[in-house]
Amino acid sequence: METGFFEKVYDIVRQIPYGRVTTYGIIAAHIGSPQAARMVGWALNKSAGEKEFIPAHRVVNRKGLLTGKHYFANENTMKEMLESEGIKIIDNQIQNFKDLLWHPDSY
DNA sequence: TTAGTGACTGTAG
DNA sequence: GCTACAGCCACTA
Repeated sequence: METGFFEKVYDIVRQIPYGRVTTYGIIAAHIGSPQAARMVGWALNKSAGEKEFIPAHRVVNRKGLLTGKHYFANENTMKEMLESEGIKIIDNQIQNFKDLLWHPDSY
C-alpha cells in the first residue's frame, strides 16, 4: 500500500544537506498540507525503523526546538548528531536557526 | 466502522 | 510576547 505521504516526507528529509535543518511545517507545505505537520513528525517516528537512514534529527519544529529528541534512542542522541554537523544547540533550541534553515525549493 | 492519538502550525484574543 | 482552538492525514485498537 502506497500511502504517498510517507514517501514524500522521506524523500524531502533525505534531501536536507549536511549541517542544515528544516521544519515539519515546511515539509508538510511541500507535500500539500501545511497543517498536517503532525503527520510529518509521526512519519519520521516510523522512519526510525526504515531500511534507509533518514536524518530525522535535522527536522525540528518552527521554533527550532528539538521536540522529537525524546523519540531517539537517547535524548542526547539528536543533540549530539546535530552538534556533530556543526550546529550549536542550547536548551534544546538550535542557535542561529533562521540561518541554518533549509528550504526544499529544488523539490 | 468508529474513535482516539500524534516529533505541528496558523490564527485569534 | 503568551495562551487557546481548530485542522490536517494516517495509523492502531
